[in-house]
Amino acid sequence: MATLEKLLHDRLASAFEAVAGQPADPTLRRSQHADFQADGALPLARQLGRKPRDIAADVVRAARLDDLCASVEISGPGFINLTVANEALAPLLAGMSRDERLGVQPAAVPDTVVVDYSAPNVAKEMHVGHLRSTVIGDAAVRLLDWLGHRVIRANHLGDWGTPFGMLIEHLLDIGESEAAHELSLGDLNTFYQAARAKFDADDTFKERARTRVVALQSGDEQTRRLWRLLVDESEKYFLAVYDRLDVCLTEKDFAGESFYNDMLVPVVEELDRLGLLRDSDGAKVVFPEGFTNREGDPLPIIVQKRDGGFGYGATDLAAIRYRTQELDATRLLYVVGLPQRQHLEMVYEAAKEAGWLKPPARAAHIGFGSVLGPDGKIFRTRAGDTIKLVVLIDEAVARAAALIEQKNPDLDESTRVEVARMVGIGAIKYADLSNDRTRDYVFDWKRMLSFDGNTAPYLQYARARILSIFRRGEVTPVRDLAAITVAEPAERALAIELLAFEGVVVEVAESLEFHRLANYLYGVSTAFTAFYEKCPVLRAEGQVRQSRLALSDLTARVLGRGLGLLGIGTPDRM
RNA sequence: GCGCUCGUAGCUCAGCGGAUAGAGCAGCUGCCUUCUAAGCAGUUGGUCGCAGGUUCGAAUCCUGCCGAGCGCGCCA
Repeated sequence: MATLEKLLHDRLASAFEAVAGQPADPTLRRSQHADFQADGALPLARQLGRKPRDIAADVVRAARLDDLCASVEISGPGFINLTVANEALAPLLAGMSRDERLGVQPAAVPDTVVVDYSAPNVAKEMHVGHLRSTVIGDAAVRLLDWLGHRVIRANHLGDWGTPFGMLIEHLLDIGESEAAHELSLGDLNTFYQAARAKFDADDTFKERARTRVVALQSGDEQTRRLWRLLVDESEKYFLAVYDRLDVCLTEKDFAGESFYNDMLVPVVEELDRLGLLRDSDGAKVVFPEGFTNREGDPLPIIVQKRDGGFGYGATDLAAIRYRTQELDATRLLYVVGLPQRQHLEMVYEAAKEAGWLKPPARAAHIGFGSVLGPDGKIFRTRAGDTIKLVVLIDEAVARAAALIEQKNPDLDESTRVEVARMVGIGAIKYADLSNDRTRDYVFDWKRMLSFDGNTAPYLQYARARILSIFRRGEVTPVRDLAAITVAEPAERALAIELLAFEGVVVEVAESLEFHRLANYLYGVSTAFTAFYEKCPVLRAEGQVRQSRLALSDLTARVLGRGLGLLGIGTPDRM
């Protein structure tokens, strides 16, 4: 579907080409001075040796814009200010309204995308760091899926490695039933810390743990059974958290580190065959091109440790090979914290050198910053005073419930519970997704649960008010109008905002910068509330009423869809 | 030491080379016999860390400095 911005861009592009004698970017964007502005004349001035205003004038003359624009003006040093004609908006809005997908086409060339996210550790509590990976990954899954890509969710569970010796020994100490009890309660910190404490304090326990790791790795049956118990109980717990958080992850999506165990030997062998494997201090390593350490020496990925055990680099390489070769993935997304950036880049580079990651397949690190406390310092994982994710969720929902009770006491009990869930969870997710993910963000109970300003509840509320109009007026949305006419400034502003939906969605599908979608939706909401104040819907008559109803309905759908892509629920009343 | 981020209003953040740098919160002023006031309208508040450079044009790109955070071989 041709969107407004695309139409304007194409018309201007051909005019610019005619004037410049070669393709030139109109550099079209939204403007405070008009609906849109095109700044392309300015960079051409030097090139063409002419005044930018004259170039702009020629472009305006050459451009066919009369069916789209009510006015086209040149201002300042040579900006072309475009005001879109109301008559041009009407059919575009009607087209969008008619379309189930709100004007967003499925991807022309669908990718097979593996989204690697969440990745909690067995027998360890999920905390705010997992929140980021889970929430961002979930949004990526929802968005890419909606755009018609084949999405594979990969929950890279931390279910292998040396800690399992100590965890299994601790499990034996307290007894299987007690262990299962603690784990099923989600009391993972207690379990893990008790094991850790013994490991640090007791040398014989430490020795038992070491022996147990060897038994686990050599496939000892009894040990494997105990390990499985730990993993199963933890998975059950994580699934309960996912359910509570309303994210797409299921039991089928667990593909933990252990999943790649059988591939590690073949991976090392293949690296060796390819001549990429080096011996360094007894360890088998790969030196990917372009990475050096503090002395300027090549920086290695440790594939196999001196003791014969495999490093996480081996698992990561095996995962890439599996994903591109077995799953036929063309796009690999790693929703992992920013500190691991260099490691991931090294792995990508090594995978390229091994031929496991070649175009069109590509890998990207969807990195995110740390979660900071109100004091501006990083939440310490090991200090023990991290906030458990479940506690956070419960608190958010409880606060939302209290607020709903206060604001809208008329809601019946079951509605209130459901709304509290959507509002509380939505607030948490939106607080995360509305910030640039590459930056740290301050985790602040008060702000996160404040329902004013740029928050999920504000957007949810805007949508709920729209549905309320339809309930009140006892009308059902009509979606097959030939045209949605707009006249008032508030209507126009809303209309132009709505028509930008496709562009934002397409851009975010590539950048995975969800705060752009969040900010867009916030803009839609503020545009709507302004419209809501100034333009009565039900009290309007005839075609104006029809158009306003349709515009309201379209807004509700954009908000519902947009928030849905972010994994945020939208209550019909609140 | 090397590398990667970041430094924008009192606070939390947008701004991916373009006009007088924008929001929300907090503060101040108004607005509920009219579709949910979890709202709206207005207002106060900024040498965009500092100094150079590139450019017709820099918060945005480059260099240096100051400050904060993170990463840099057998943990993941």
